[in-house]
Amino acid sequence: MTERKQRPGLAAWAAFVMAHAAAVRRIEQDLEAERGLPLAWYDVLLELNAAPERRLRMQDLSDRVVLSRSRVSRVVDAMAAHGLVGREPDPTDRRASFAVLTGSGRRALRESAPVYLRGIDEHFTRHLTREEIRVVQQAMDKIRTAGKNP
Amino acid sequence: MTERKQRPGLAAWAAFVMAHAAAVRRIEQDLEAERGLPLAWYDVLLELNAAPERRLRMQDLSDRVVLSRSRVSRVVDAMAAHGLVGREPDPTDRRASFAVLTGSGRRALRESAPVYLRGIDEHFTRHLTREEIRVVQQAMDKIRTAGKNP
DNA sequence: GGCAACTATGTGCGTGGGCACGTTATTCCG
DNA sequence: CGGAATAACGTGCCCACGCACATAGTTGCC
Repeated sequence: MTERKQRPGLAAWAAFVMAHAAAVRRIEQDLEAERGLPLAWYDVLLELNAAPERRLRMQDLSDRVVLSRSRVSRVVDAMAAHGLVGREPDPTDRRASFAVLTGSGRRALRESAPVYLRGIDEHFTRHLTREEIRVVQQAMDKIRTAGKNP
Repeated sequence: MTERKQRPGLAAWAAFVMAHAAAVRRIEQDLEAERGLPLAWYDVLLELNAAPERRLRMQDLSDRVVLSRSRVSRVVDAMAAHGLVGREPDPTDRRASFAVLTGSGRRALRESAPVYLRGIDEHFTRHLTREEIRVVQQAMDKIRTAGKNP
């Protein structure tokens, strides 16, 4: 049905995939080189810090971070082993489990944030005009939320 | 240094990452469900088909596909085991090794292409206007080619 | 109250992916 | 020409990731 029209879309898709691979790797390498923090860990710290009481149930955490629920469980374990987060049971639902940010975790977040923000700027934002940023964000939001709650 | 200005850039970055994760997974699942073809395999078929004489050296192949060289080596092995590609030595350089598209590989490509194109359309292009597509591609190209040959 | 359906989580396992290294071959000087 | 630097591979190894399943707990309904 659609064949002529999606040619430009295809080129855009290819560029999209390659740009993502390049930017993510560059940012992650900066972060890991300068702070020894995996990108996934940083994301968890960030979301927990933004959450009320700096705590989040596993399910909610995996909704906010780009990770599967099972992966989140293991990441939180590893971070807990390093003292960046703690695990607490939910008193109102004994199935559930909170991940809570520790003082050490907040510190790690504060120390890593500059590196992370600089990475995003250097490898992403810097190369775009304001208008491009606006359009890209708008487009990405539409793609992301497509085919969600039916 | 930059702190106010990159706030919108940060939101755009987050949307970018999430949109990529969502779209890639959706497309890959469609492809694998209907054709049993991993996305990486499809990419290799595509690049080989577009190459002169439908052959490419490992190095060149990994430059075109979003995979490390070592990964490409294994992917080509697996595809060769399934008869989709062949391995041939380069007569002019005995270190090098060509991956060549077989008839079976071309057939697999032809059969998978519709599913793949439909996936890109459904999960990516369809949600964007022409103008958005144009801007996104332009932006992605700039990001991708940033910090390449110094 | 008690059983069925549902939900939140953790874990075994297979897959995909890249880095670092070793091997073989080519090129570049001297 | 001969050895040193360089290049193109393939492979061992380890990690990230998600799926499917098992488990424990909750809710709904009669």
